[in-house]
Amino acid sequence: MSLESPSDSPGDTEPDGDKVCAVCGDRATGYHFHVMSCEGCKGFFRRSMIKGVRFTCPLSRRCPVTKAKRRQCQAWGSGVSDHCRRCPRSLCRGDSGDGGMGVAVIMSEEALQRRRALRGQRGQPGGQPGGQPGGLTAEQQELIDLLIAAHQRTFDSSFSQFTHYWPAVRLYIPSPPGPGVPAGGSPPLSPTEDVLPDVFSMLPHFADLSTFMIQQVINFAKEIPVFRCRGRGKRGRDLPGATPLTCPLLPP
Amino acid sequence: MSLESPSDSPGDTEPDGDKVCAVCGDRATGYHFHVMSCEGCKGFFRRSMIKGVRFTCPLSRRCPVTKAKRRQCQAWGSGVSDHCRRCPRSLCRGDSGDGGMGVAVIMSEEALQRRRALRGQRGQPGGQPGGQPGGLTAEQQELIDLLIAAHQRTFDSSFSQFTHYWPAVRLYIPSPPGPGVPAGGSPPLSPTEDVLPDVFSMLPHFADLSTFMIQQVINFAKEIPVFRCRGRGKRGRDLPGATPLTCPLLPP
DNA sequence: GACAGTTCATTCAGTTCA
DNA sequence: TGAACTGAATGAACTGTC
Ligand SMILES: [Zn+2]
Ligand SMILES: [Zn+2]
Ligand SMILES: [Zn+2]
Ligand SMILES: [Zn+2]
Repeated sequence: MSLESPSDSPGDTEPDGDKVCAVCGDRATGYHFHVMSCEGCKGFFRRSMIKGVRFTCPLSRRCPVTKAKRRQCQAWGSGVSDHCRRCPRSLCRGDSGDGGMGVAVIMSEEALQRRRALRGQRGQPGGQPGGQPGGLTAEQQELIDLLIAAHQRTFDSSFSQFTHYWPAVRLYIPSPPGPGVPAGGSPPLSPTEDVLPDVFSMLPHFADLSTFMIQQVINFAKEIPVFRCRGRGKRGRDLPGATPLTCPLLPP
Repeated sequence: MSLESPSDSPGDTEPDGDKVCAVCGDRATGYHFHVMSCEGCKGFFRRSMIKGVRFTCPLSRRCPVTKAKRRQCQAWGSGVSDHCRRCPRSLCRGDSGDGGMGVAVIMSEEALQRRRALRGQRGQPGGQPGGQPGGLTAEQQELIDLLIAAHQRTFDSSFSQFTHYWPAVRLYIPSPPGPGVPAGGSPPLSPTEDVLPDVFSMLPHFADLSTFMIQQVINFAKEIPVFRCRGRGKRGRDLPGATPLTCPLLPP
């Protein structure tokens, strides 16, 4: 506001002057879950993570989100139990991946329990560090929770995304001569064999499909902190040596 | 931004003092379905939506509505089961699209079922977030409900509107010889070409007809939140950047 | 100071019932 | 029909840790 003189020393002459929520455009209060965001989006995101909500919206990342209507998704309406902010730029990790808030930075419920218990009686005498009920250490339990959460958030259990990958032409595969049920899904559109499109002509389609599936795996991996590559972290405070982390994509 | 009277300072001399229902002028209790409205109008509107009533009134949006006679429509009389409030400013979304009380803000019946069931047994052990009965996610079920509702509200199942589009002259089309209906795209316009009245003279008629049908499709689309272009939202709070939304008409 | 989590007043859906 | 209610979601303000 006050300073616009060209010779201004420069902390960060970000065009917006102040911090702006990358999700809804409101005034941001800092980085929350790796994303510059406002209090509202911060709260919304943690609540969503706790509930295990998946962020998918028909509009993908084209659903506009503003402060005024960040809670009325154009695609889903507002009365619906899920509001918008589920598709937009950062919050919604969507399909392509400029990984936004989507990552499991949230403390697990178990971790919170432990912390709360700890807070209750601080200087306890016999503080057993590793004494866990199930025989697992805290770290192990943490990792398990993490993996399960990542799976639930990224696995398209209804396979609805696959519908984008129908082949342009159906490939007719002759049913095995046995008593197999013909009911399957294939309508009897062409018993004539030579009508078949060349198998090779479908290779591009398979390429698309496998690309998609690989992306799915990557999305899963991105939910796991270990695999997160922070790209160019905006925060100057990131350890200099660790900043340009190589991103170990997938272990063979 | 309520400052216009220079020296006026008194407690809030807001003309209406408190919130006012944009529909009937009664005291409003907040935004309901996107419209500042009173408890009465709120209830009326939800009930109407549930019953699937379409808001059209001979007086269009010129039927005056006040608290006193908000339920006695000038056009429909008062003894009639439907009262007014079906045409006025906001409540009636009418045909033009300045989205009033918001169409799809209502929770679908299925969504309610789900919520009620959820409320019944809260602390269930295996709280599966994505576990849906039919294998559909909440979003998918929501979308289906949405589409069905939109169809039912806009589809002219009696085709009564088509009566406006009778051709001035009937075109005689000889029935095709074979049993198969050439449903494809090309009508059999070859057989006896010269007997027919000039096809071209009917083009204007077809133009009108197809225009009408396209309008029908658009009406359907407008019921779907994704396709709704909000025009100029009444609420000044809309962020300026998002106001002139492009309206993605229909995907191919 | 930055950023996790926590609290709680407020808003606005749906629900009840005279 | 509508006043009064229940309850989920929200977000500003807060506490606590590093
Ligand atoms: Zn935000
Ligand atoms: Zn959306
Ligand atoms: Zn009213
Ligand atoms: Zn009327």
